[in-house]
Amino acid sequence: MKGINMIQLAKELGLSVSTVSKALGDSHEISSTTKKRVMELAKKYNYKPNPFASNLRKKKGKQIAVIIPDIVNNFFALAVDGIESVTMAKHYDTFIYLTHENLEREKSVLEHLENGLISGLIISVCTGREGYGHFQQFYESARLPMVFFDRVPDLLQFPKVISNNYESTFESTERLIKAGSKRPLFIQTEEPLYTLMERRRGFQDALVANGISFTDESLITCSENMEDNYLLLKKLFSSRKRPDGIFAPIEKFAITVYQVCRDLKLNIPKDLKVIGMTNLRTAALLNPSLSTLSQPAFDMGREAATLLLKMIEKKSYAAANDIIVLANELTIRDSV
Amino acid sequence: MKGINMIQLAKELGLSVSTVSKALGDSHEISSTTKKRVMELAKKYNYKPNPFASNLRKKKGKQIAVIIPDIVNNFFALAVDGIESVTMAKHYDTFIYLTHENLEREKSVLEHLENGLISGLIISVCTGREGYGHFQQFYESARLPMVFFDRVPDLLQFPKVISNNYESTFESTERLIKAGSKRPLFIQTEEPLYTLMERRRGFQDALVANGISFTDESLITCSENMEDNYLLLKKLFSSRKRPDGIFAPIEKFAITVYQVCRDLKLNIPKDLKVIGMTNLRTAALLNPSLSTLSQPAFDMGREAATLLLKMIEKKSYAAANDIIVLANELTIRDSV
DNA sequence: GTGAAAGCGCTAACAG
DNA sequence: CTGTTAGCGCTTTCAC
Repeated sequence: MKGINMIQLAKELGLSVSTVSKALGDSHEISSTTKKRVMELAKKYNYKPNPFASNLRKKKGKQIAVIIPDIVNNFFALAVDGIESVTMAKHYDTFIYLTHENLEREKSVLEHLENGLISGLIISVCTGREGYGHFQQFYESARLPMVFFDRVPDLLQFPKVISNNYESTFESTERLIKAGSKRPLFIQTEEPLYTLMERRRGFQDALVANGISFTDESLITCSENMEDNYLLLKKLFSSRKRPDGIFAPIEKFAITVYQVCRDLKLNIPKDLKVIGMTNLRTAALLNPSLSTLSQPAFDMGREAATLLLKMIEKKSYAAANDIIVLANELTIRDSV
Repeated sequence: MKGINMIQLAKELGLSVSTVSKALGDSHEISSTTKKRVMELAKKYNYKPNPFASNLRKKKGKQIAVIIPDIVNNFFALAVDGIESVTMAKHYDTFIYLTHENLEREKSVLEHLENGLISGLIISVCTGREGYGHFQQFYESARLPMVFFDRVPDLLQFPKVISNNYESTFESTERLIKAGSKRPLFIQTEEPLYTLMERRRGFQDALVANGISFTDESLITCSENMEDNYLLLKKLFSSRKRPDGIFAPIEKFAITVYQVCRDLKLNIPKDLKVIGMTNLRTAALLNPSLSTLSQPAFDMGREAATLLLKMIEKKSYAAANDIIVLANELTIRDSV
């Protein structure tokens, strides 16, 4: 019941297994008539080569892993969509692992994958102060092609797919200022990743370029705990010296800003102008509609997967220093 | 470089491979001192059993597949999160396949998976008039445990995880009516799945139970093409006989309703009361805040995965008729 | 153009 | 409690 195998196929065809194997692999050393016979019987029996056997023998397979912090986030969901669109087309199977911003989990996934299950990885790292030694270490022992996207380890020499964080944040911040913000605020995280550092740098440079001094009050540090963040922002927004503009470089922070403003009855954009870095589909429907800097998430996933498969198939580790940079898109709506 | 194998381990320990294998498998027929020796050397070399070899030999592995229509949708993203939380804990690997509501793609994924790569599947079906023959057929030939969730094929005898669509839609519709809606509208799809039929039934019964007649005008049929839907709803909302209440049983329809109202300057809830079936995180921040009937997406994923792994491990196909029903949650906000 | 044979790394009888 | 042995189903030299 559970599928026929090559031996039975060969037997029925009066051929050897090796001939059948080669025919199925469309080898040039097999006559086209034999190939046709083999293919036809294979189709008749709906024969599918056992991937475990062939992977074992070839010591590699068509499976890759995607390791991301979160899937309940439009950016990552879109990126996975982009990845899957190319793996599907190239007949690769895609494993998914979620780290939930937990470094231990990230490490244990990596450790698990040293068993040889996969032929390559696509990764967006989770936040954490410990650096990226585990990736380097994984690579040393597994020697597998790896592509990072968006949240990339800046110090390691791996191919990366990112977006123009510095430039687009600079531009966004200028819009905030041009719209009248005198004291723009940037929300940062405790252990900023490279990606976030770039955004912050864009923000800072935009202030300076527009004659606004960048001080401690230009930044606020939020955590993974959204309730803490809510209270922190509420306190800040209630104070005399509250900001009059905000660049939220992470989707959930933008949402929190809106919640705080709603509860404090602060008027956006009169009291506070807001630009959020997000791929929310409902941005235009928020009250007021949210101005967004969105990332080309689907395309980033697509590029990362394309690059990875190229590395897997061509063994072109030469690509190891590739950095693909795509452009973010600024959409100004009523919140500015 | 690329990992040590069992033979080398055995050699270094002065044991046979089978002893090592059993020791690693924590078999009771191995002395605890031997086990300890084996485990230690394995750890020292960071030895990981080759999954292809062991899957080949055992004719099964710890990989499962998740087949869903879409990942850029909070419901499915949350469900995947729930699934992953249990597969991760039980050391299973999770493949993901997206069908994008494309029946051909659904069939081809299924066909691909007949190769034996996985030990079980979790599925939410895509819309389409062709029925579910391919699932039955797949099962006949692959004999793999399968669990369906949310969008389930009502006619097939497989375990399912769903939510109380009928009851919760009934309740939601009553709220619409109690809030003053005289002509509530339900948005349906061209080829309604069982899940949607149940919601529609709840809607219909709520009208009747509240003395409102259920007519052709109580329903509108939307498609996969969101632009068409936008125009269709715009036309309807502009007409004399426009509805004064809406139950949108699908997230994207609720969003379209909001877009149309915004563009038509219709006041929600004065002109139109809206309840949307969605897991949007931003529902409370929309203008006005959207009343939602949300599904316990994470829990549904978790239950589905728990059930599947139970079936895989206990071979308890007896569970085949299990239907787990979880409760949806109605949250009334300003849109009603 | 086709076949024989070795073996990928592991597990599971079966013997001892 | 430990070892011997026979494969799982496939790919890949190497002969013919």
